[in-house]
Amino acid sequence: MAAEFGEYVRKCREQKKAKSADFSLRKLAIRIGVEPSYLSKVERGQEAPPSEATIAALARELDEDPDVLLAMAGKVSSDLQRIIRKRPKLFAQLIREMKNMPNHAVLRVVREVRDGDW
Amino acid sequence: MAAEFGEYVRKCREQKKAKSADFSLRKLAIRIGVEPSYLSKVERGQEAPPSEATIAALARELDEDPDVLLAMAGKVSSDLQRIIRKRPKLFAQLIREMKNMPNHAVLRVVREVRDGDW
DNA sequence: TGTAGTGTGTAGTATATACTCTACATATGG
DNA sequence: CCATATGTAGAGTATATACTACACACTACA
Repeated sequence: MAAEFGEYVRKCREQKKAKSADFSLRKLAIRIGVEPSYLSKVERGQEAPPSEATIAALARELDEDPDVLLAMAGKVSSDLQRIIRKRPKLFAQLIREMKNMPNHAVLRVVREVRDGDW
Repeated sequence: MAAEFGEYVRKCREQKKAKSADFSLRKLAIRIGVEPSYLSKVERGQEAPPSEATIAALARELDEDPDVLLAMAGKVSSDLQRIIRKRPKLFAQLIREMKNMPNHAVLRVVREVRDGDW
């Protein structure tokens, strides 16, 4: 699971690198604010995935969805957690009940909520 | 915020203690599997809230909602996180969109989902 | 009066998290 | 051929998390 994260990041980066030299491991590492050797180890799954902040920076640079990247790292973004913590009962119930709903049904709910007639 | 957690636990425990001697700090601590001195500090907000497992045990003993207790401790239960991580995009969007919905509207969605016509 | 139970203070610990720092070997381009 | 850049190896570090272990003082009650 941690390995998957690294592999995926490496794949994304290599793709970017094919188009722009700004995406060498070293340069990217510096841009996201970590040591190259660290990013190297992360990409090869030799180190656990980085912190939420670092993953967010990574997502920005790689044009990836931060929530997806965080999920691969076994995390849930802290802003989502904060929302849940404000109304724990309500959200806990909702999420557990949606656990086994198929994607299309969840999406329908999302749309319903977004177009909010509430 | 961490203080609030301890205060609340103490309040719950004292209420139980008024009815049953099984709820002395010491006995409860042993039952949930920690040292009494530790629980003491937690209740007085002198130590950060305990781990998820310990909070869950606490909730069981005190007949409290584990999600609520966890929320007071600044955490979100790991099973909820796991559900979110399986479909990060979907759930992230849903939760963020529900952030500002009033309780009754959220509840309506919960009911709708529970009575699932999907 | 002693002993059993109560809560608390102080110090210490094991493990995890999230990295840095330095050095190295290889490759690449001018 | 040499300067620069690339990825990687190994060791070390600072901070947080989640506790334990032990000693102490107070109270109740038999």
